[in-house]
Amino acid sequence: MKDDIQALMAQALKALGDALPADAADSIRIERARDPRHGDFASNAALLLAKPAGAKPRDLAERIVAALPASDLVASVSIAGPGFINFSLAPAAFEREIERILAAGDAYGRSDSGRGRPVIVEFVSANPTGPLHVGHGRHAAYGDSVANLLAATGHRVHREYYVNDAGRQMDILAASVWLRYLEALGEDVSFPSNGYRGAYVAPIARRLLDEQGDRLRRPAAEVFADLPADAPEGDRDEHVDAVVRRMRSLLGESDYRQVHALGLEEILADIRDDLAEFRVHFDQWFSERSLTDEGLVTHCIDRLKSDGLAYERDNALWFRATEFGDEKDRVVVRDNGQTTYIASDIAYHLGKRQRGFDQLLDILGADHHGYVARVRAGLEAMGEPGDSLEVRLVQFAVLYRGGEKVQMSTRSGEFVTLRELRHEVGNDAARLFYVLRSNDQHLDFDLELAKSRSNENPVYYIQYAHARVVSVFRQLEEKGWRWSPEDATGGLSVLTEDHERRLMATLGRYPEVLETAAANRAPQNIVYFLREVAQDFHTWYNAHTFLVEDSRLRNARLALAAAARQVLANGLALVGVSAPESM
RNA sequence: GCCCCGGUAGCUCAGGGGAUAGAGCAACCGCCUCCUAAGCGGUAGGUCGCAGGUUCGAAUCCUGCCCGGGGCGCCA
Repeated sequence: MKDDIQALMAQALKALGDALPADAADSIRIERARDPRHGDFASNAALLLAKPAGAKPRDLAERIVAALPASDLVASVSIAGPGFINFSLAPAAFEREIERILAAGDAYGRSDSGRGRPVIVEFVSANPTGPLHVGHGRHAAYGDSVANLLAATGHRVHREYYVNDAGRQMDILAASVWLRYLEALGEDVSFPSNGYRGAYVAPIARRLLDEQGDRLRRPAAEVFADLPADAPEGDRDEHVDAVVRRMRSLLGESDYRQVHALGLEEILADIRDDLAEFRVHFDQWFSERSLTDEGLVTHCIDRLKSDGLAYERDNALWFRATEFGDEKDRVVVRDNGQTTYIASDIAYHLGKRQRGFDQLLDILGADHHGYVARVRAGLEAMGEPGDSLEVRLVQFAVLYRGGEKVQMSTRSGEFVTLRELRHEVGNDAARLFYVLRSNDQHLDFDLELAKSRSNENPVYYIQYAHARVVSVFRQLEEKGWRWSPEDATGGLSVLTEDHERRLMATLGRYPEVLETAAANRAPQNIVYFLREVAQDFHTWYNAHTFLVEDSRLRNARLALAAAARQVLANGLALVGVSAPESM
């Protein structure tokens, strides 16, 4: 609908020709009027162009209005306030939009404004050292919804999970699995306080036992002999790292790798299942280690050296990140010869560009904000545009149960997992609550609210509207009546009730809402919009009966109800929430 | 100290240059012989943290300050 008005304005501005700057039409925005008394759409064109055109806003507005081509979609045009041009649409414009919704079905609202631009969305990417917790759930829900929004607006979207399978944390997981395995064999193990103590490690150890028998068994006395103390203050890291080194020397690299791989495989399988149940699917699970294996990390480091963008200091190799706007230089090769995560991340993001992605969208935790300048500097050092990287930070989520904060702590194993949360409140409520707040707002996730079945819970409120429409159509069949979209074509003018006009107007906003939600990476816009649709529908439903004897009126009302259902279903799909047939 | 995010109704939060700032909850008053009451109608509630600035126009943009959360490793 907005496009129609935009086109009219463009024609009018073009007709005025020389009186206006050449690019006048580009800068003009047609917007929804907030107050119904100002009509349906408003343009601030005259306000913005008055100065360059050397005219008074209201005078210019009159000239623009005079130049507007006639259209049967517009009932009236008026000039108001300082020089707004207000458009009131004819009923036919809204009726035609309802017909468009029914004709387009699942595709209604989609656009090609992204012009097929290839964009890679990386999200979750949690270390595969344990089950996902509630914080990861927010990343999953947000990232997937943003990816859906981009896909719906014509971008070619690739969803990717970066698997940190190369770092120290994975070594600690391998050691944790092995120690639990030794325990199961009856060894007297003193488990490191910085190891992974969660209950999820035990089944992995059991599988190791099933597959390997006692082949990997070593006496506990040998394992723990002469290790640095596992002291409560300070040296825990040293202790656990020593355990890892001991494990590697006792088992040998090949067997060590096997335990490592088993841990990775099991945890990743769990994460994959968890996310799949949460309706989040990735196109690719990208291995950090593959970057090293394929030499991309070395390649990047060599390039930094040969381009004079790296120097040695304190036996480490430093990347001159400050030359690209970072606040300090960064170590890429440690004094022990190992590369740092930053080296991997430069290689990883360069690789994304080399795979053909125009835009690299990273969804990261708010604690990663310092990381943005680093990676951007790395991209620029590799000759890639820094602004091809877009980072959206997601603030923390805090769980509440009836007003009481739920404590979470990763290492102790007492955290609330995403799976537990999903099972408690359901996938629909979880997905919707996660995206209800702007990503840069801290999220208070109230378990009791998410489970409550009432008006205070937007999940059920929206889903109920959908289920009600479906129910009406069930009743229709029971009464022996029929309806098909064609029955309504051209007959919607009988919908004259205020409630009906209001719902029609709201539904027609969906394409615009989707467009801005995608542009702002703001899935909450969709949820708030759906709430409005549901409200307009419930209000209408309450005030009027749809299944009336008069078939013309009945068919028209059913058409509007069907259109409402379609928009609700399309919007819910974007945020990964189901649209139930009954409740 | 520097950096990121937030401060909008009693509470939780949308809005993020446009006209008289919104929703839900909580409070109060009503509505099921009628397509699902997981619903609907009504009442009440505001110095958009503070102070400057830009603009025809600022909750929205800029600067400073105050308050809250987070981050500043040869961890990832």
